[in-house]
This record gives sequence, C-alpha cells and structure tokens, in this order.
Amino acid sequence: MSETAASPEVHYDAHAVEEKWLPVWERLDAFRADDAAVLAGDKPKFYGLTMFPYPSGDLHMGHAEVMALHDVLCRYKRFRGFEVLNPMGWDSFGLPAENAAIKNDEHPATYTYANIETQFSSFKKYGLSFDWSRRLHTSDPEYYHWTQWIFLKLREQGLAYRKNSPVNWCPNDQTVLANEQVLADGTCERCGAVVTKKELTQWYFRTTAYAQELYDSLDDLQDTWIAKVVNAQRNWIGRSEGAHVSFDVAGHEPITVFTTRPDTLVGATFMVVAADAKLAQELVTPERAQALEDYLAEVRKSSDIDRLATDRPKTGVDLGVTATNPLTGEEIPVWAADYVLADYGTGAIMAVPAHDDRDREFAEKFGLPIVPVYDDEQPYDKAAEVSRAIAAVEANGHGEGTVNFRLRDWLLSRQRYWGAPIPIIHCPVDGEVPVPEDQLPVVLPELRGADLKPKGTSPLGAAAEWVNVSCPTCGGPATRDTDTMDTFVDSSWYFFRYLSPHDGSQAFDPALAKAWGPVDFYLGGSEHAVLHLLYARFFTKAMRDMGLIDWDEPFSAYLSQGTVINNGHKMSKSLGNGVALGAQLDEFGVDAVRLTLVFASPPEDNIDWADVSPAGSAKFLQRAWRLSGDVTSPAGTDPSTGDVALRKVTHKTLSEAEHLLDSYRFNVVVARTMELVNATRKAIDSGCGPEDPAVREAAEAVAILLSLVAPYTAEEMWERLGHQPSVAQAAWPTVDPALLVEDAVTAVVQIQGKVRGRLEVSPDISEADLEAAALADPAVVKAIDGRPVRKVIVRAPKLVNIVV
RNA sequence: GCCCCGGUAGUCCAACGGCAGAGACAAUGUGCUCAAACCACAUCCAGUGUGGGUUCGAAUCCCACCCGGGGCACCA
Repeated sequence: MSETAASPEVHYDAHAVEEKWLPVWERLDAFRADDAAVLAGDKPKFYGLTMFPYPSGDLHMGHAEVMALHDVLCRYKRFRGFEVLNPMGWDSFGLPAENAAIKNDEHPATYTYANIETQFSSFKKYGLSFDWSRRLHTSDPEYYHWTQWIFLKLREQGLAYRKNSPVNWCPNDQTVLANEQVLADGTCERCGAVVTKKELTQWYFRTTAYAQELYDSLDDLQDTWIAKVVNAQRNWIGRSEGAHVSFDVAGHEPITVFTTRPDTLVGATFMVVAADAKLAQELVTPERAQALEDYLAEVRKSSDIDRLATDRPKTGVDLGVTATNPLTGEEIPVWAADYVLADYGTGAIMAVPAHDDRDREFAEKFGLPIVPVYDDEQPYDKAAEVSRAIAAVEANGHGEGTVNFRLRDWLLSRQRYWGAPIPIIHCPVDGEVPVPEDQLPVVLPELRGADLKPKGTSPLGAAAEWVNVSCPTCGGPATRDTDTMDTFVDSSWYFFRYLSPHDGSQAFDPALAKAWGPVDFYLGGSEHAVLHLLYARFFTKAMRDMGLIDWDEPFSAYLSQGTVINNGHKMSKSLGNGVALGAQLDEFGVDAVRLTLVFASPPEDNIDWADVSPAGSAKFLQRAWRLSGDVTSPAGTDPSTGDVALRKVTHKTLSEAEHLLDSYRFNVVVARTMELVNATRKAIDSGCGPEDPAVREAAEAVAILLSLVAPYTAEEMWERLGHQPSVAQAAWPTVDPALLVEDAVTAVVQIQGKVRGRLEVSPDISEADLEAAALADPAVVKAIDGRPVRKVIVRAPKLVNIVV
C-alpha cells in the first residue's frame, strides 16, 4: 500500500506510525500494575491472564489472536477504573528446545532464550498492554527454585508420592506421559507416536484426593467458564455414583467390585476380573493357570489401539473358581477377560448379562446364564431400587454406596533433561530425602548435544558429579533423583509467581495473592481444556489447604479462543497453507491485523483467514483516522451544544460497547464502532458539518473505542485531535442517559403477529393512547377489514398486536 | 453409545420472546482513470437445518429428529 503515494490528508503510513509511538509508550510505561493501590484497596483490581507461550520460533497467528482479544478486555478494564494486572512470560522448559539442542550440539538454553528474545520484541511491536516488569521464564533457576519448593510442600502433605505401576511410555520421546497427555486414539499428544505401557517407579501428584472437589466446584464455574471446557472437565474427572459390593470366595479374600447398578445384583450370574490384573493370577486354580497364561499372552499381543475398538468380539477364560452372590447366595463362576480394565474401579466386575450389553455378549458367547431382574417393558423406578439394593448389601455387610472417579493421579516424572529437577535425594539408609529448602534450587547440571540423546533413562543420570551427593540426613553417599518434572508443573502455578516475580525469599507474596487473586479473566487455547486447567485447579486447592491462599479456584472466568485456520483447514507445514504473521503485519500493519482478528467472529469461534479481509480492516482504520483530521473545533470544546442526532449515536454506541465488552462480544464492539465512524462521516459531509462540537465528541469516542483494538491508529487520532499521549490514559467518556432516550420511536402495529402499520409516537406514550392511535390508523383499519377485534396487546411504546 | 456447543443472505457474522440485518467480505453498477488497481458512492442478497409444541407474537423458549464441531468411551 506504500506505492499509493496519496496526500497525508487521506492516508497515514501504518509502519511509520508504529515506529513513532513505540518509544513514546516505552517512556510512558502506562501499563505497570500498582501493587500498593490494590493492597490499600483504593481501586478495584482486575487480574487478566493470557496463557504464556512456549518459545518455539517467533509468534504466530494463534498468538496474535489470543493476545489481541485479551488486550481488548484489559485495556477496557483500565479505562473503567480498574487497577489492571496483565503480565506475560514464557513457559520455557520443554522438549522442542532439547531436541534442537541434540540436533545442533548445543545447550537447550541457547535455543530457548534466543527464541524468547525474538518473541519479546515481536510482542512489543504488537502493541500489547502488558506489564513487562513482571516477565518470567519457567526455565530460570529463580523460577524453578519455587517449582521445586512447591513439589516438596505437596510431598509433605502426602500429595506427591512415588509408586511402581504400569505407565504410559512414549517410545519416540523416550519418556513417560501422564494420562492427560495420551490422546483418545492412544497416541502421544506431543509427537503422535503410539504410546506403550511400561512398568516403572515414578512420581505422582495425588490429584484424586481432590477429585470430588474438582468436580463439584465446576458448578460454580458453570456460568463464567466456556461451557465446552466445563463439560470436558466433567467428563475427564468422570464421577459416577454406585456401590462397592464384595463377593465371598472360598479360600481367598472376597472380590470387591464397583457397580453403578447395584439394583441388578440378583441378576449377577458371573464375575469378570481384568486379565492383566494381579487379582486374576491370585484367583486362578492350578488347573486353569496355563489357560490364563495363554490367554494373557494373546491379550498382550494386541496393541492398545486394538483394545480401543469397542466392537471386538468378547474373549476370556474361566479361572476355575466361584464366588458367592451376596444377595442370592448362589455360587457364580469367575472369569478373566480383557473387556474389564485393570485400572478402573477395582479391576473386577459383577456381570449382569440381562441388563448390560457387554455382559450379555460375553454370556452368550460362553453359554453363561442370563437372569433378568426386571422387565424392560414395565415401568421401573431405578433410583429407588438402587437405594434399596445399597441398603440391602450394607445390611448384610457386603457393600456400601460409593462414588468412583475416572480421574487418575498425575504422573509427573519425565526422563528428559530440560525441566525442573525433582528435589529428592535417594539414600540407601534414609530412603527418599527431600533436598533441604536452603539448598534449593537444585540447578540443572550443564549438559549439551549428544549427552541429551534419549536413551530411556534420564540424561541427568550421566552427570556423575551432580548425581552423587551426601545424604542430607546421615551424610552418607546418596544419589539425586535424576528425573525432571512434567512441564505442566511449571505452568500450574505461574499465575502466582506473576504477583511477586522477583521475590527471592518466597514463591509468592501471600498478601499480594490475597489482594490480586484469583485471576479474574483467563484466555487461552481449548487444547488445554483438561490438562493445564485441571492441574492449575489442583495446585490452587492444594495451596489453599496449605494455608498459602484463601481462594478455591484459580480462574474466576475462562474463555478459550478459536483457532486461526486457512481455507477450512488447520494451518500446518505439511499442508503448506500457513499464513505467516510477520508477512501479514508487514503488509497491513499491526492494527489492521489485530482488528481483523477481533472483528472476524466471536472470540471462541474459529477464524478462517480465507473469510476475512485485513485489507478491509486497513481501509476502515484509514477512514476512522481521517475523521480526526476533519474535526475543526478545538480540543476541550464543550459538546453539549452539538448536533443532537450525532450525539445520540455517539452515546448509544458507548453505552452498547460497555455492555458488549462486559460479555466479551468484541466483534460486535468493532461493528458498533464502524457504525459510529459512518455516522460521523455523514455528519461531516452532509450533516452538521466538521465544526460542530458533536463531531469532535464522536471522533474522540472513536479514538477511545479503537484504542482497545488498534492502539497505533487510535494514538495517532488522539494526537491529531489535539491531545497529549496516551489515548490509553484518556478518560472513558461518560454516557449521558438523557441522550439515550429517543424523541420519537416507531411503534409497530401487528395484526395476527404480522406487521400491518407503523406509527411515529413519543417514547412515553401511554398504552391507552397507543392503542387508540393504532386502531385509528387508516392502514390498520383497512387491514382489519371490519372483522371484530378480539384482543389487543399493547407494549408501549414499541408495539401493538391486534387479534381479530 | 453418553455428555456439551452450534446451525440466520454466496461468505463471515448481528438481532432484552416484538419491524429478521447492525457491521463486514464477495458480487454488480456508477464516478475517478487512457486503462486497471486504489478510492468514493450506490445496488444486490436470507425468512433463520427439519417437524411438532407453548404464545397475541418464536431465529430466540420446550420436545423430537437431521447436520457440523468438541469431550468421554468395552468406565462396569
């Protein structure tokens, strides 16, 4: 567009304007959050948070979208008198840096911090209202010091522990994964490799201790979190009510099962235990042991992918033992099968083939009895029967009502280098010994390139000098834990660290946490719907119970923005359909790109770059900017004598904008601003003329509204309107309620709900007057056509509906 | 299979239960131009996925179904 060498009256140069204002903003430092004001309670606080980026290369379209949207709200809240905390940092531990380091024979920090600097300068140019004084990087020892400290605190509470268990193993990344990091199709969420199982001793966070509360408090978030995320969390936690029922077995401990249908207990004609559970081995008779072993071998051959197919034929093997149905007293056979999962419930079920499709299929295949408990055709009060059944098993000591969760504990160990070391020392005498707090942080040893190659055990193990230490308790030879923490640990508490990011003596200042917390608005990607958000919620609840904070949930409101796609497809290197942010910024300027992203759709919807027009956005910004050059009245002109029609548009626009911003409908705010620009243009060219005070008022309102989305253009307008920078520090215009009242409104006259006439009436017309006017209207009289009027509904001053 | 969210002009999207259209993209036309682009102005375009129901009145509320997106899933 630079080739259009138009006169300065008609165009401004977006890039020149960017160069012009950046240093001015730098100097004004207008976005620093004032702790003192919030601690003193002088101003209401607003803690706005955007998910911080992983430093892989430069910023991309997705970052541009989320940051632009979030900036609208933060800037608006500042205008409305809130003390705003809007921090940014980097989630800078993680695999891409490590893989790059291996490839280029360097240290992961080299890649990481170079990318951070690149992204930092892009952020600056993008004109966001961040408080950069709070910038943090999770890979800094000053940060992971406190990640380690929190780990130790959680361990003290029994919320971090080590156990041996079959775990998810990614053969590509050569590390274990949490349940949340394995996709529904059994692949690694990071690299796409098929995840396998491995038996390992690993560290876990006891997320299950909070399963009930994590589930219950979703009710409180229902209205302020985007619905799909609440739904995803509910499903992930997977609460189900039912009962534990125990079945006696001769010569063995009773088998306990979990069931949601205790009412069907009398129809339980056999039991099934997970073939790969220890229980199967314990129960099997010597005669059947070989059969079980053969079956197990068969099961292990089939991959996890196969096991996910729900339409596979049922397989299983009789274990040769029987158990006693606690209600009927009947002896029923116990089988092992792979359709029962070892790690859900108790790893064993009571099979009720009459009322469960899977059990029926199994019974039909192996000729087991099928005994109906009730008739499907007849009415059946399930809830009452469930309660009765629970009472019955409780009475005879064979069970109790219980709640079961799908949620597992969070596996946090990782066999990789670029993460926070687990601050534990293993001593042959004293066992697990926490690193004393005054010796934190446990800093990563210097490793680079080939030393980091994944080999199935932690790279840290190769740093002999680092690993071998004396036991803090007995002083004898001991070794450090060589695993690092899942990077999701780092991001589970970063919003606390922003409160006092430079505090060397504590993770965060509790007084500031009380003053600023919780986060009032959180914006991020829906890919974190379960992972990050669930973990952060868990950390928050655990920290509350340790007395560190006094709130229950970290994020009062949560919204996830859509994805920027191209031509109906996700942007990707392999499809070659990526839209480079840098190129768009070069071509259209920062403001036009930001405006395009905000205007395209509601924040949570996807944006197809093929559907939007950054050129159109640039055009609009030029039109808006031109208004500021046309205003001829001096700054400070009293608008009250201005053209009333235009004043009404201005005040109505502002009033609606406030309402829309409060409900995150940023795209509509832009549309309303466009309307105001159009109305002002018309007023200048063919209305009250450029010298009218209402024109100045309108142009200033445009500048202020625009500053939420297009800060450079708005700043330029503000200056041309004769004001000192920065428009971000201007006062939000006060809406005059008198100007929101219409002089005359159009009342619609409907007959049978169909519009048949219109009347210009006063807004405070009485219902009786309006009805009379409607019935007297010639068009209405004609439409009624002499039919008797049965009923008249009047909604003054807008509508009359006549029923004939 | 269970659970969430959505379906309005060619496209993206607006519309406290009350005139279906705010804003934009695209298209078309006119002006500007030698011409095109740019720019300016104007025009065009749907009866709201389908079928019922509630109501004086439904895009909006309720029920069923269809389609699209998402979550969970041999979860007992």
